[in-house]
Amino acid sequence: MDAGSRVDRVFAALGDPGRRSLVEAVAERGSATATELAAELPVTRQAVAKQLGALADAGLLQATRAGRETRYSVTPAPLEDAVDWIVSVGAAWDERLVALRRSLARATDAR
Amino acid sequence: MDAGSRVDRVFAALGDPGRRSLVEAVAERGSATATELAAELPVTRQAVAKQLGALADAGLLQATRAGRETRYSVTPAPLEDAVDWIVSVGAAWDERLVALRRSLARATDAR
DNA sequence: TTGACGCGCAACCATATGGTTGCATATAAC
DNA sequence: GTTATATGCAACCATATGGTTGCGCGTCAA
Repeated sequence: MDAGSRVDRVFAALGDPGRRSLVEAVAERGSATATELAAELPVTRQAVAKQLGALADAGLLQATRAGRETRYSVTPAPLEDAVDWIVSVGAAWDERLVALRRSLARATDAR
Repeated sequence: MDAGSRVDRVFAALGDPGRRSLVEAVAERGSATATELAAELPVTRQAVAKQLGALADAGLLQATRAGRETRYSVTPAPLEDAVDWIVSVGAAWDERLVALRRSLARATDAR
């Protein structure tokens, strides 16, 4: 999978507030199961499990089956892709800003 | 608007691949109109305009009416909120990692 | 003034999405 | 062996979302 589609999946996964708070919860606990998390949320276990699955698909969480429970833990690596995207957009914008300032300076000189 | 909901809107806006590529396009050009962008995309102007509006609502773009056209430019500030969130999640995860290593070390010492 | 250009708004549509219920399966405990 | 716990899977539902078409309104130019 190329970097582009990886970023797509990460941002899409993080796009839902519920999923983001799940990532937060798992990060704070170190690891957690769908049942644990659902116990403190106004949604069913299945809903949480579905979202955890989506986050795992995006590579943000890692699922580990331990006995009869599946524990999820954070895999922060994909987040770097997201940061990279943000940085690259910021850089492109900065370049345009610099170019704009330059052309304004030229216009001022020519005046 | 508090930081939390601001982050919500930013990530939600960035969640759609189409919107993200619009941000990229605007960042590269410095500024652009819905008509300009739609000309190079397989969608209608209205679709682009709607997405640009969503991005503007999220604070990622700024709309400026100039005569009969509306130019959009990038406002990178909200992106920092997104990075902050990512960093904070990473930090929380790191803390748990450190705590885990510490308890493992303790267990080793006790052995 | 008249026509072209660019926008914004509203209605409408197909599909995706998050959530729920119901049930079957596997593991741990008694 | 039997019961309780934890999951996974599938069907189903309401709503959100992205996109389209149609249309009316300012704005610029001939």
